[in-house]
Amino acid sequence: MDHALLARTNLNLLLTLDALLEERSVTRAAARLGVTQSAVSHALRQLREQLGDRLFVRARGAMAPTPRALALAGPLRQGLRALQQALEDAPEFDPARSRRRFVLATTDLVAATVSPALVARLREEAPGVELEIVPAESTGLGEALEVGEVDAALVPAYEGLGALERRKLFDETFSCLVREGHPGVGRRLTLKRYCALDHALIRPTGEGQSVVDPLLEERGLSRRVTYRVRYFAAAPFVVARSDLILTAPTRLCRLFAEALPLRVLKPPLPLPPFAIYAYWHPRWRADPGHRWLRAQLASAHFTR
DNA sequence: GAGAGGTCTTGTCCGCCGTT
DNA sequence: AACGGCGGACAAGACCTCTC
Repeated sequence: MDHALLARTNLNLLLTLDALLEERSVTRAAARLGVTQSAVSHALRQLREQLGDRLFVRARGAMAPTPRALALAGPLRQGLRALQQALEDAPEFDPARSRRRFVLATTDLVAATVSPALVARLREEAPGVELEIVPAESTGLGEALEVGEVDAALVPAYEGLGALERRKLFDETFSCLVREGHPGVGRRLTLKRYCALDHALIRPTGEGQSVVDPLLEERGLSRRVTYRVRYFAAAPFVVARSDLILTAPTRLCRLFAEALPLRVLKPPLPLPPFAIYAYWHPRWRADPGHRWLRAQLASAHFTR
């Protein structure tokens, strides 16, 4: 479509033309538009130049529209009404009809914690909405949120995401996991025994230190990690078939203890709890669809 | 990115002119 | 004479471009 004519016609000229068609008088059109008669006269001159037509001619007490002006009346009125409607209507999000796709960046553990409740809610209220979970890479997460590749990141408190908005989703604590019938672990796990065992360690980001080691160090103790993995899901299987001990988020321990021959134990030293937050870019603050998603995240009953 | 300076757009004022 | 449209002069502000 060639927009050359549209490009040099501004909306105010079209509004003036519409008012003239309605009033058939420069003075009354001016009053309707809230400008002086002269301003409408200037606008009419511009319209005449651009359209190459007189548009209105003086005829006994009124400005009579030419055939060209009359031909424009209908489409102009229709177009302006559609535009008005589009500008007035606030963008809406109808979960029942939406086919929007939301992308959440998170770990497999948080995905496992959050997804069941979230998916159930979507099936019920928003059957057309799609949910995609992608890995929360520590580098580039802020950028992915900024450019809109990711709608929200579900991660622990993280300094690198300072400019983003966030909301706490749930608190999490640590537990220990060993296999049923582990020969070295009795009813209660002592700190001495804990340090004597070989450990499995989950490092989702592949970097940094575990929370456990500095706390052991404070006490003049240490432990030996013989299995390191970036994925939450792999470690419990290893623990179920070995004498390794795993210190991990309690939800993970409980989840796998339901399906595998595993025991969940209280850690022999106090480990600081942490929280999982939903982070998003401020640009989504007022977006109805995003607000709806955030409301679902905030009100869902997550796996405990 | 901020500021300066030139240009363009828009609207008012006001006098002129044609019609009734 | 009154009314209403036309258009030139002007002002204000928006916009654009250039320079630092």
